[in-house]
Amino acid sequence: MGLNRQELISWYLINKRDLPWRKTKNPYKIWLSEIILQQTRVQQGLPYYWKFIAAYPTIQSLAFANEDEVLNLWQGLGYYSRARNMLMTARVINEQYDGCFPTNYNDLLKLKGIGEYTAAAIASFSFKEPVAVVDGNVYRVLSRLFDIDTPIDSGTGKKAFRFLADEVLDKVNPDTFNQAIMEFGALHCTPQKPDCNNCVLNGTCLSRVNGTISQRPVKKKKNASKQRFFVYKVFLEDDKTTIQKREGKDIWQGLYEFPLEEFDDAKKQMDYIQSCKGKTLYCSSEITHILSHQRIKTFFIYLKSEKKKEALKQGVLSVPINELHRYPVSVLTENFLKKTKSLTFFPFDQNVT
DNA sequence: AAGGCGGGGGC
DNA sequence: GCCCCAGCCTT
Repeated sequence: MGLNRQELISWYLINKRDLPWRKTKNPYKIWLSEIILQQTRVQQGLPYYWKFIAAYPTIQSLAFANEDEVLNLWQGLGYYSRARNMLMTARVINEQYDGCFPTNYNDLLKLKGIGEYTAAAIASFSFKEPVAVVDGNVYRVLSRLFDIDTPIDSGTGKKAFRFLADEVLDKVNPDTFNQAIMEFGALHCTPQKPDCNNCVLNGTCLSRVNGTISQRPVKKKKNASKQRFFVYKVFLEDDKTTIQKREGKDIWQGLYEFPLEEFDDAKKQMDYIQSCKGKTLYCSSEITHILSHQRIKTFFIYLKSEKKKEALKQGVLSVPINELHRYPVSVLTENFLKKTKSLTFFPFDQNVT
């Protein structure tokens, strides 16, 4: 036996963090927490969980929310399709499922935004269905314990780990066991520098014997980073400015920002800024926003009032500055607004730098 | 099967 | 500053 279930569960009961979604069987609250926790650390997700529970205590209340409201609460958390899918699913459950969550893995899987991991999490935590969760923590723990070098981002790897996870699952206590193996991965069997000397499972950890801990799990994907070049145009008239909503299948979908020009390279970006020189009241220094797979080099320029022409464009809103906070904006935009304190305090008389 | 989607933390 | 993390959807 490669995994001592009782040892793992005992470790969990002693070391587990006190988290609000672990004190409930309410599928709505568990669903919300699991969506937030996708690609998000507990510490970062906690305040968002409380905000959502306060704003939408039931799935019905969420179903009646509008998308801007939800995105506003989600602002800063990233992967915004999670929020849009959550709203869509709340409405589907409210209208087509009589307001009640499906109670098993296969039916949960049909819902938008709920994949294999989340379906297993809700089914086991809420309804004690004996189905194993396989998240990044589980991949790491199992690949080390059994010293498996199959890449976790390949089709065969996913199948193999899913099979193994179901094998080792405690079918009598699937809820506690699933929580335990993920918490163990998050707190003890960590990606870097796991504390193997004080590990309750180190007696049966094959990877430890073979000295391959730091090489597990194996992934085949490489990180490619591309550069993008943005120029945001800030128009001011009285105490209003203009913003627009991002559409299309790109980053920050559904969020608001100033009217934007995007360029293929730094030269075209700079040429554009120079071409605006006569109309420009101020140009920020370059701001580089770094994400996993892209870095966005950005300038903010204040332009004289061509605002009327700009506002005529479809989708551009004229918004009082003191109401900007009502709109969900991208971090890049949010940071800029924060940094400049208030748009009206911005230096108007500087030239392009 | 491969690519896109964010922001935070470690070093 | 650079690298790592990782579930779901779309193509």
